[in-house]
Order: sequence, then structure tokens, then C-alpha cells
Amino acid sequence: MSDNANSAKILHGLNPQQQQAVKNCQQPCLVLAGAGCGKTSVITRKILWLLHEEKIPSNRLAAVTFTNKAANEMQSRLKKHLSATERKNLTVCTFHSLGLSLLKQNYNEANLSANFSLIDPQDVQKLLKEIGDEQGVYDLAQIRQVSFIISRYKNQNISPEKAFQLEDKLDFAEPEIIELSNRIYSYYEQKLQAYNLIDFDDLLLKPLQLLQHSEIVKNDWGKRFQHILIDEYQDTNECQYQLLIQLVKPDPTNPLPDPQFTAVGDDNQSIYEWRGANPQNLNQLKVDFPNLEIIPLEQNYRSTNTILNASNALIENNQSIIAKKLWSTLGDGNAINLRHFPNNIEEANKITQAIAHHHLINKTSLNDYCVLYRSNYQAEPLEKNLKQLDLAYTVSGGISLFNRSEIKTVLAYLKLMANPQDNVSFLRIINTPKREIGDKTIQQLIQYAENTDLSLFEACNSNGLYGIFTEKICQRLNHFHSWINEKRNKILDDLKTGMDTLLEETHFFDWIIAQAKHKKTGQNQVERIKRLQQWLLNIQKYNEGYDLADIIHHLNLVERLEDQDNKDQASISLMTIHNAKGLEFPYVYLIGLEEGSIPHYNNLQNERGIAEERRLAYVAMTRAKKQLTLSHSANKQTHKGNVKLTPSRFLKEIPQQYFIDTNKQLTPEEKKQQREFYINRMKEMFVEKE
DNA sequence: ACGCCGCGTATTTTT
DNA sequence: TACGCGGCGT
Repeated sequence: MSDNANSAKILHGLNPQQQQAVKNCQQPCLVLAGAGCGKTSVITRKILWLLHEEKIPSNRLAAVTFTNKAANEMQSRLKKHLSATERKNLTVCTFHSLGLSLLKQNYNEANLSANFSLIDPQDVQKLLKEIGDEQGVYDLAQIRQVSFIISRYKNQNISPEKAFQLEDKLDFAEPEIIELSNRIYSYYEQKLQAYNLIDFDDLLLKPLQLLQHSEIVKNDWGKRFQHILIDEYQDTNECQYQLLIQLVKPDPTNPLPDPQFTAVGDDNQSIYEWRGANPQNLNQLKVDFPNLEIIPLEQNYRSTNTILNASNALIENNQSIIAKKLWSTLGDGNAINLRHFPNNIEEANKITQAIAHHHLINKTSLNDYCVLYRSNYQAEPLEKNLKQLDLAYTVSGGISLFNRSEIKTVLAYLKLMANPQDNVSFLRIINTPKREIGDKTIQQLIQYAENTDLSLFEACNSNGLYGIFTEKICQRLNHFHSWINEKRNKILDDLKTGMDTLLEETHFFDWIIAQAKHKKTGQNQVERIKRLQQWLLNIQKYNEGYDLADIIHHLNLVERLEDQDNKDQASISLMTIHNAKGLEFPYVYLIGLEEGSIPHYNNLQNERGIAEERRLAYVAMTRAKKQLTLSHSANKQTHKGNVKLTPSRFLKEIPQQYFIDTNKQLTPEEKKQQREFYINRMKEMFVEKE
């Protein structure tokens, strides 16, 4: 194939703006892609273009996304167009896993040991609580705020020292809490360092600091990539922005014209400001790179005009950074269904029934349906109904496998083996299951370890123990130490049998079943552990050369996908709006459109909060291709009885002309017709099955 | 040291 | 609703 034919092939089917975005490789490029305007196509085609037309070597190209879902999606779209070498060398991953790779290669520069491990948010809370205890702060709500503020500091590349000097304080917390946070922050960092741990935010922060201050890293990673593509650019925080700048910064000794990157984003879909994302980064690009080419994409290939117009009308109430008006050629389509219900249980009932009904009549795939909601707990009544109706469904997110306590315990064993300095994991398992090492012993051990500068695990094998504890207790601690080492060797030798012995010798399953309140929950826990084991084995199988620490990192960072058991089976998707970003479905049901939910209570205080909530509603609505259904209810049952609800203000911002009210009463004749139609369809179904 | 019981409280969104 | 934590009894 000639070069020309090949380039035509890469550009095939793209509109002129998209083509421009793909072809422009000479200057930094910002693609402002509205929802459903084909931004993933632009990124994937541009990767191909850079590889095959610009002849950039595949190891000098990176595409960075925010979620694993997006990275996987991109990988699979690229797969068939790439050679094996290209596939292997090309970097397509999340910001966080890119950071991890950098740290793994440069742990020394970052003052970490090679076997550093990742601490999850729950354990962060525990650690902060510990520090709080030492500081005389026992209020758990305060500790939660502190963890939030520290995370925010880290996202903005603010060190503990700088936090103290900060002139304009963060505007979202009480001054006392800020002060408390500042105090705890430095202790927290010290502990992480001592335990050889990093948290999620460090995956961005530490690489950035290395790129800024370490010559070794600057010379390696600072020059590694010739072109970087970033997806969902509006969700970058300060740290990520600077990280990008460092990675694409041209070498000052050899001035290239411009750094090369392609950022793709949409300020209307910025829904992570609460996590420190700064959509102003879109504007900042213009300032920092005067040569920036900005390409808007406004033709939507996803939704009907009714859905688009309604969504546009809603988002017009926000002050956009960049005004956009989406349009499509897919026609008007159906009006949006607006439904109201007496309460949230009824809502779940009727929505699931509506889906069942629609699915039955139109012979659609269950994959075509998605129910969106604000908070994870809203999935529960839906699940109950779908189970009753025997319809397959998938819940994304929610209480993930990794938040289960039994899973965390098993992982803590492995983490301690991988990283003996990990005191957090040590404390989790030292007496779980019980091995007669009680609270008092542990407190004394902590004291001793602090005095001698040993990790808790190392302290268990120290001769100094005999001065403190009775013979019996010393033996128990010694035994734990040697036992863990023994199991570590077994596991390094053979993960499967090693873990089997670990579980056997701790009588783990017996212990779980014995302490479970119901037989069934115990069985479920055992099942989950077996699944975890299988998961770990798979990771090892598909990633040659991974050591134990690598496997755990991979599990924490990459493999957090939901059940893959029945992936082939079509199913209705249930997910939070945040989880739905970047996805599309023919039939979307957005439930719980009430004040307090969308917009959420905690975001009602100021216009900024409301604007983010409005964007959230916008993201939800623009997931729909053919038919959108919005619903709300008048009451909801909570743990503290009944709560009255009012419809979301956003419903009033959408012109009535786009709605039909499906709650209108049917005439008896219409009811009869509907019923007959339904019965006939049921009959057909049975005939088909036989 | 451990297990059980009961109370209180938390529920926004995620890498 | 569910889980965590503290208190109390063995």
C-alpha cells in the first residue's frame, strides 16, 4: 500500500475538524470535543498517524487516560492496527500507572526501597487516626476532612513545609481543620516514608518532583516521549498538568520548536473538581503555549437532537470556559420521558419494569440499557428488582472486591511479605486470625520498634524482645516472624501452592466461616478469597517477570475491573454517573433527580458546586443515544424514616417541549391494547424458546 | 486475651 | 442497612 493510500485510510470517515486534529503534529494541540463527538476516534487515529505517517517510534509515544476502562478501550481499538512490537512498546495507560512505572525505575531517587507498596485510602484513614490519637484528636469526622485536605495539598504539589506558609488558605474548610491538617500532614509523610509506603496521590506527586529535581530522571523520562496524548484533559489536577509539562518539555540545550502533545477535553464534562481537578487547565494551555492550536469538535455522532438540545439547554445555565453547541444529523428521535414516583422503591420497581417491558417488545440486547444514579447505594433497590425479574445486570464500582475486609486481610499478608516495613499491613494481620498476641503486647512492641528504629515485623525477631516480654510472648512473636518468611519463600517459589499453604496453616477459611454471622456470608467470603487467588494467578500468568510487589501493584491499580465471570452474557448496566463518563447506551435511565441528590446536598453551598452538579447531569444525559428517561420521586426511605424530596432544579432548566410525561393516565382502551400487545409478545417468546 | 452484645453513626462522586 | 467501636463478661 502506498503512503498516500495509508494516510487516507487513517483519516477515513473523519470530518474535516477531526482530520485536522489528527494531522496536525507540528504544534501543541487542544481538541475541544463535546460529548459524543468522536474524541476516542481522534486519539486512536492520531496514534496511528504519529506512528505510521510521522514515523515516531512506538516507544516514544504515550497516550494517557484517567480510567482503566478508557485505557483498555483504547488498547482494544488500536490492537488490530498495530504490530506486535508496536503494541508492546506503546504506552497506553492511566496517569497513575505511568507514575508507578517511573517510580519503580527510580525508587532510589525517591527515597524508597525497591519493594515499596501502595497504601489504599481506607488504610490512609487508619494511619491518620493513629496520628490523631497521638495528637489528641479523636473526632473521626475531623480525621476524614484531614485526609481530604492532605490529598488536596498533594494534588497541588504543596509540601508540608509549604502548607504552613500558605497565604490564601484552602477555601473549603474551617481554619482550625486546616491548621490541624498542616500539623498531621508532616507526621503522615514521615510515617509513609518510614513504612516504605506511598499513597495514590504520591503516584503523581513523586514522579513530578523527580522530574523537577532529579537529573537522572530528567535525562531519562524527561526526554522519553516525543508526543503525548491526554484524554479527558478537563479532569487534570495541578500535579498532572505539571507532570505533563515536564514530560513534553523540549530539551533547553537543543531547542525544538514546540513541545508536542495533544490534549482532548470538554469543560462541560468536568466532574472531578472535588478531587482537585482544575478545568482552568484548558485555558492555561493557551497561556503556556501561545502556539497552541485549538480545534473544536461540535458534530455529535451519538444522540438524537432532542437529547442534545435538552442537554445544551441545561448546560447553558453554566458559564462555560469555551462555548460549544452540539448538533447531530441523527434526527429528532423520541421525546424525553419524564417520570415521577411516590418514592424511591416505587421508582426502582417501575424503572426495572419499564426496561423489562421495552426489552421484551423490541427484542433488544440487555447491553443497550443503562441506569444512572448519583450514589452507589441507589443501586440496591434496582438490584433487588432485577434479581426478581431474573434479568442479568452488572453493577460497576460500588463496594469493590478490594474493600472487603477478608480480601484486605489476605492482601495484607502478601503485602507484608513483599514489604517487611509495611507496619500498616503488619498491624492488620499480626493477630488475625488470632494467635494470642493481644493489644497490650502490640502496644509495647510498637514502643520498642520506635525506640530501636525497626519495623514492627523486624522487631519480632529482635533479641531485645527478651528484656520486655515473657518467654512465651517472645516465642509467639519470633514464630510469626519465621513463619511469614517461610511462607514468603514458598509463595515466591510458587504462588498457587504458597497461598494454599498460607490459607491452610492459618485455618483461614475455618476462621472466616466460624466468625461469620450467617453461613452464607461466610461462604461468600471464602468464594471471594478464591476469586482473589485466581485473579493474582492470572496477573502473574499474563505479565511475565512480575514479582510479588508488582502483582499487588497491578491488582491495586489496573485490575480493578468488576466480575469478569459472565462477561459474555448481555446485561443491564447500573452505575454512578461518574462511572459512566466516556460510555454510551441506546437507552439511558437517569433516576433520583431530586434536590439533595442531583444537585447533591454537599454541593449546594455555592454556585461553583451547583455548576459541577449541573455538568454531572449533563454528562448523564449525553450518554443516551436513542431514548432518555429522567425520573424523580417524592419521598425516600432512609435509616431514619421517611424523607420528603423536591424535584431537581435542573428539571426546570430543560424546556418542557422536549418532554413527554409518561405518567399520564391511559384510557381503558389504550390499557387493553397495551396488555394484548404484551401478552402476544410473551407468547412469541415462548414459541421462540421451544 | 477474646468474644459477644448493643449502640451509634454514616452515605458523594474515584485513581 | 451495615459496619465499627467500645464496654463488659468469661
